[in-house]
Amino acid sequence: MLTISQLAATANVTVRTVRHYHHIGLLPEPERDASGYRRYGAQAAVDLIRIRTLADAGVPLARIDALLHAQPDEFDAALTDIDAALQRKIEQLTTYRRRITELAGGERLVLPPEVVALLDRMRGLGVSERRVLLERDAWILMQALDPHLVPRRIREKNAGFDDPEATRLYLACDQSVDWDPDDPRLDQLIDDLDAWETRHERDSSQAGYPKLVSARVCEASPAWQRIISALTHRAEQRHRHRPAAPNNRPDS
Amino acid sequence: MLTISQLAATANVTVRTVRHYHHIGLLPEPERDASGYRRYGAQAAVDLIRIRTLADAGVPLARIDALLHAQPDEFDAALTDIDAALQRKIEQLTTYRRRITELAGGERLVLPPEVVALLDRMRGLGVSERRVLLERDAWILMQALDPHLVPRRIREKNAGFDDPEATRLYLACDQSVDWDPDDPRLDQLIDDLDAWETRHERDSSQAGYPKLVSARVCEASPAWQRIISALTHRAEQRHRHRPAAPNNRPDS
DNA sequence: GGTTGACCCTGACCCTACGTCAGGGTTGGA
DNA sequence: TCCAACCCTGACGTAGGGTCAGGGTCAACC
Repeated sequence: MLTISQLAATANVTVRTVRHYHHIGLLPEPERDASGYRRYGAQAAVDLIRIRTLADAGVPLARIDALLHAQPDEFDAALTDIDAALQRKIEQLTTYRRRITELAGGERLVLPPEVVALLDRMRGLGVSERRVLLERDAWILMQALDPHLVPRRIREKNAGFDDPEATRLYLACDQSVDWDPDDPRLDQLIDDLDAWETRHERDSSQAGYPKLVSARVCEASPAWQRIISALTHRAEQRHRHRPAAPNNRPDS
Repeated sequence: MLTISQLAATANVTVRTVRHYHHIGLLPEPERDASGYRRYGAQAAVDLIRIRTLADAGVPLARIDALLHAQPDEFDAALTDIDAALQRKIEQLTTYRRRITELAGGERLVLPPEVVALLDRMRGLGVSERRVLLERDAWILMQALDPHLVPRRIREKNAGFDDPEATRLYLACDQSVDWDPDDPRLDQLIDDLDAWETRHERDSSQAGYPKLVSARVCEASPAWQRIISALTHRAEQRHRHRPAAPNNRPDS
């Protein structure tokens, strides 16, 4: 006959675990000896090992209890079931392993690959990392709020960077963030932007592309505040002579 | 800006999970809007997804907290560590899968293969299932109490079944369990057993082999009680004329 | 026969990572 | 105006044990 610790050792569990199984009625309480110690026979070892085999496979104890009192055919069905669950879990863990290796790599985990490629393209063109991060955040919010919009916007953005003049203006805007609002280069930039807008005003597929600007950046940059107000002013003047095209898109 | 449920959805977790992470300080509490609702930016989504990536891989939340504030080199080391743990877990689950398939097959899980082979050999020789189960229990207890004894006993047992006369006697004993204690066949059996014992008395490698009997069986079988007492009596008589060989081995 | 260390007992609280319920306020569309 | 679908806090429940407290037993050694 075995003591509780001997029994526990044969099944590779702690004494506490055995007592827990008694407590919840999963393993029957054995006879006690004269001093009140539990004394186990071989059947207890068999039962305990069967229990642990199932528990190790992730089966909840409550279900194990039911299983051990089930008909053989139910039992077999449950085993098939459990085996399938195990296999699924293994596959899950394998994909988690892949994702873990991507943790170091910034936004790769959060955004679809097309967007990641776009951000990398911006970096390659010389866009400042600060701007790229703002762009990233905008994509994340768009993804959360209106995911079906993303593919079209990606095409539009990429088309923008296919146009050399648009790209030049974008980079100039990016660099102008820290300029003094009285910097003479700003006048030239505003003229160029206005000219570009005038040329593309009807082309809704790229509508307002260089205006895609985070509100937070505007607040922080006097130079940009000047650009925005100047462009808005000129656009209004132009539209006094033409019918207004609806072109207001709130940006997050 | 995102509400809590929108944030939760982008990371594929429940709202409760997000609040839990706030509560334990894993994810910083965001600003509230006028009505007290939490409002999240894109960085929260990035953080939450990173957290879940680690949590899904089985990293405890407390450790994730430490990891996110760690130096890049520590972080990388931890990732390697976590990846190795994942791989170990996958291998574990694979072996659990194998064990699950053996659950239907009786003692295979509980005993070493040599013992299982021995029990199968007994079944093949025609030993009753009741006897085999008693034998199985004896092996389980021996395994728990004195594992290093098992290999030698296996050799002895197998040697016993290599001897046709010993095997015949064993089978006869097995069948005699339910006989009436006055059954005339018992007299013949006792004579044969006594003769065998006399012949093998000095051969310690098989000492008392047919006597290997569970105490519980003896109690339940009047026929066996007669066999035991008769053999004991005869042995004593014989030993009155010869020096006694030490041959007492308590059988669990 | 006294001590020591390894066991055994019950009962109770602690842990993680949330789930769930109660009780109530907010929002947005029909 | 109403309803469903959100949001809030606070509190308790869950599995599968770990750990501690407070005490009894057993076997060996001195």
